[in-house]
Amino acid sequence: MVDLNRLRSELPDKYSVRENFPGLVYKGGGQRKASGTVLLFSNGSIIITGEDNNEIIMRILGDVASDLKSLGCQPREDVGLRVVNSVAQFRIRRPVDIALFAQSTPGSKLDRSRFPAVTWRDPQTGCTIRLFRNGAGVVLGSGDQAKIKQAVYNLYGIITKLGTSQTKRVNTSRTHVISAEGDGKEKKFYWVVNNQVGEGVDRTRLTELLVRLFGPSISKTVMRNLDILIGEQQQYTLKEVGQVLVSLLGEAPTNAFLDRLRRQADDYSL
DNA sequence: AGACTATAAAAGCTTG
DNA sequence: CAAGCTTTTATAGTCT
Repeated sequence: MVDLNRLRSELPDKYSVRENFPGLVYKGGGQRKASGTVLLFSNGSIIITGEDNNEIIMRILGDVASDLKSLGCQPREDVGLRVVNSVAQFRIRRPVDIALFAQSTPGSKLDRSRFPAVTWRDPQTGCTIRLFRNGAGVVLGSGDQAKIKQAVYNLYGIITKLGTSQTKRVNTSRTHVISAEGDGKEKKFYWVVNNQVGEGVDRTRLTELLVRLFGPSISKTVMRNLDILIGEQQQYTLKEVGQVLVSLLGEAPTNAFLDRLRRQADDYSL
């Protein structure tokens, strides 16, 4: 049992309440970007979201335990973590006719006026996939990586049978898995990109160029991936930008591709 | 640049 | 008795 009222009244800056919600909300990481947010309940259950690293999760839980101890409580030490959900990202190598997918695939629905992705529940794994026309997608509803990958392969099987689609292959090697845990925790798997020194591209101008080339949404995604894969910087090398674009577009990082990128960057006086 | 659209999941309390 | 509330996260659209 946890005395939530005491925690809230004694440490109001750290533990907050929400209207119509019985849990206490604790922001674990302060200014850190990937800080876990903890939901504490009266029976001692804890939900952690927004953090994928088990060590950080245990540290955050330790912080909460310290606060409880400072109030004279004795929190249990044998904390068990269980993954209850996750958000996994994948990309296939071709645009997908999501309207055709929706009309020919049972268990799918699409309402482009509300959201630009087709939603499909994989009956085998129980995972829900949201697939976008550019081949990007997310897998929801499971923390089990094997099931997540299987769901993507099942989806791929449907897409390849869809008319004349020539989708090449699923890049599950590039799948991020971000899982939320009841009792809390999350996992994230990133593929590694070499960080090389070179001529820098200014962050602001790069953003503007990406908006011009791909539109605001894609630009946002590319910048976010740059921040995650390379690290948030004011300047990126063309090679780094190329690597991230390549990972998103599923194309090989040819010199021609990088030259094209460089020319367009020059045209935009980067 | 940010909010909102939609999705899954857990917790436990409130509302219809 | 089920549904909504709250939190997070990826994805990509529209709109302010």
